Amino acid sequence: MTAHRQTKQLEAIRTAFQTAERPLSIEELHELATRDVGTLGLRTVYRAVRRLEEEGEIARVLVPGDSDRYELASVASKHHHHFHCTACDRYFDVHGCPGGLNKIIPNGFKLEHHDLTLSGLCSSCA
Amino acid sequence: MTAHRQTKQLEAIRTAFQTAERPLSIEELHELATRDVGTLGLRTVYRAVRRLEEEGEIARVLVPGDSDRYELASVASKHHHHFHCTACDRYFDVHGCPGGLNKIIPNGFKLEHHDLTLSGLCSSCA
DNA sequence: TAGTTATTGACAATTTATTGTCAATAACCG
DNA sequence: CGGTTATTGACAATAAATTGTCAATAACTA
Repeated sequence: MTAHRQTKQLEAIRTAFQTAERPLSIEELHELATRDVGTLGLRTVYRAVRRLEEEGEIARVLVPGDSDRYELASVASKHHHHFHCTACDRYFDVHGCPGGLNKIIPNGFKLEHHDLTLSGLCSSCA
Repeated sequence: MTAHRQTKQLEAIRTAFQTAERPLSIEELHELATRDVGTLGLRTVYRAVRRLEEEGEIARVLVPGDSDRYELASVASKHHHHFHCTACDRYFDVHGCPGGLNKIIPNGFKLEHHDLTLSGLCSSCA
């Protein structure tokens, strides 16, 4: 059968998500997982991300003016937002959400979702 | 001297911003301004946008997972947010802003800016 | 109005991100 | 262990957005 093999490459990528605890770009994933594998090719990261996304293990995070990030689906499923550090260029999870958004939309509009991206300096860079 | 010539192409692009009253993509600009000029080339739109941006007449709007938009600097300078209609794919201005964002950021982080993108259906599509 | 030159637009070229290909490798199964 | 085949990674190829080029045009100036 077409089973899934347990490779050290995919393991390293999964580990990167687990330990980083923040949304990761393809490049970040490559860099982080390379610490475990060393020979990890960028092509493999692209394949793994696509697969993990299709299987619902990770979810794509869209951020303004920056390449897509990915985070664990278990994290993504809980409503939250993101903080972008303009110094180290990393994204962090922000749990908490300003409410009352229905009050600010124009008349006749139907609000369904919202994305909030905070930015500034993370604790390491501040 | 290197003055600026008043061309109908640039005029059409300026008019598009004035009448649309919402952030426009390069493609949208091309489409809207083409109604005035007809022969307007995409190359000209790229050039005009770059120049208007450099001269501070328009400002780039970064939106999550979508190509950049541009809006009049006079609009951009007033703090506001955007609404994305998932049906017609247009962006609209939202005046108003949820406050209290400092309360939700992690400890030690320094909040400087924030971007809020609401999404759903605009009044035309709802 | 005639001359100068900024602007335009067709087309080619570039850039960057992502995917296709395929031989070598390594994970899994009996 | 040995065979099967999913996976990997080097490399080429593609796709899409943006920019370079340059002859033709159109705005401006004297």
